Amino acid sequence: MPELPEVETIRRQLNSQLTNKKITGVEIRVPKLVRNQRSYFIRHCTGARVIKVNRRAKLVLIGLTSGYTLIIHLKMTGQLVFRHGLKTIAGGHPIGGGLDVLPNKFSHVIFSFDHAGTLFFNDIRKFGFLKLVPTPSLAAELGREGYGPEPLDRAFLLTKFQSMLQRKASALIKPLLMDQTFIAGIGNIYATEVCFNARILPSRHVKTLSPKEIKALFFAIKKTLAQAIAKRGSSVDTFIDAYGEPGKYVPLLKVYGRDGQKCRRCGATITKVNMAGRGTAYCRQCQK
DNA sequence: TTTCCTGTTAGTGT
DNA sequence: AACACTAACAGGAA
Repeated sequence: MPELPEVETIRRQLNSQLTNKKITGVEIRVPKLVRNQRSYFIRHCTGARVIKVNRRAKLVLIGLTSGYTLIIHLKMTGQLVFRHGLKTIAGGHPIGGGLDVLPNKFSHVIFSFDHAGTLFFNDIRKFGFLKLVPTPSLAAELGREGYGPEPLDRAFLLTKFQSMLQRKASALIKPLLMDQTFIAGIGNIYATEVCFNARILPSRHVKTLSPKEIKALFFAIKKTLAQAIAKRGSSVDTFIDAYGEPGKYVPLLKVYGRDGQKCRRCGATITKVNMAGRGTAYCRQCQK
């Protein structure tokens, strides 16, 4: 599911809603999604207040006054929905068919806040997870994943990207963009779109990219992700933001999910192939 | 009905 | 080491 723009959208909205609120109860309906012992998880969440909601790669990080940080990964279909009274503030993968009622059969973990709302972790496919770690261990915990740089970090510069690519000469550019140890937060939708926006075929080997093309890729990464965040992400099939609304980036998608349709730029028919096990769309006219 | 596809990423095997 | 493939799970589309 959610890639960097969607997770960042959820982070911002949850941060504004949850900060300083106190967790008064935790209900774990599907224990396997919580990567801690139930008693440990409940003990260190209950009574704690939210300090801040952060993000690294596609992870939501909720810092608590108990000295612990709650790590949440939504994977393909996870959703974080916050409801306070009649106002719903959600994020993740929307569910139709009357399942907008909360909790529903996909609500696997539920946090109650002191007279201040309820946070639901919903996940149709149960791929996502929650894990509570002592905040001093957070850096080490994230370090184990070996994440690459945050693409929107000011410290992520063209020179850095160039040197990173030098070490991956034989890789294919599109799967490489999705490699979380290379660069963090880009998934199938945005890797596909970045290639289009840079006018580069997703199947190009890194070693064949000219300096000009590398520059185009670099700026396509920055621009594509920033615009998607500005639109509060993409709702392909299902994503909804922290206010229960679909993201507004879908109309800006150039090739993802548009195979067989006409290229918005040149009118050619969009092609779709399988690369490294993932659907990959491109315009053979615009991308070289 | 059956088969294939899906926004992710561990884990296994070559 | 790099790459291919599968599994985890559920639902929608064809």
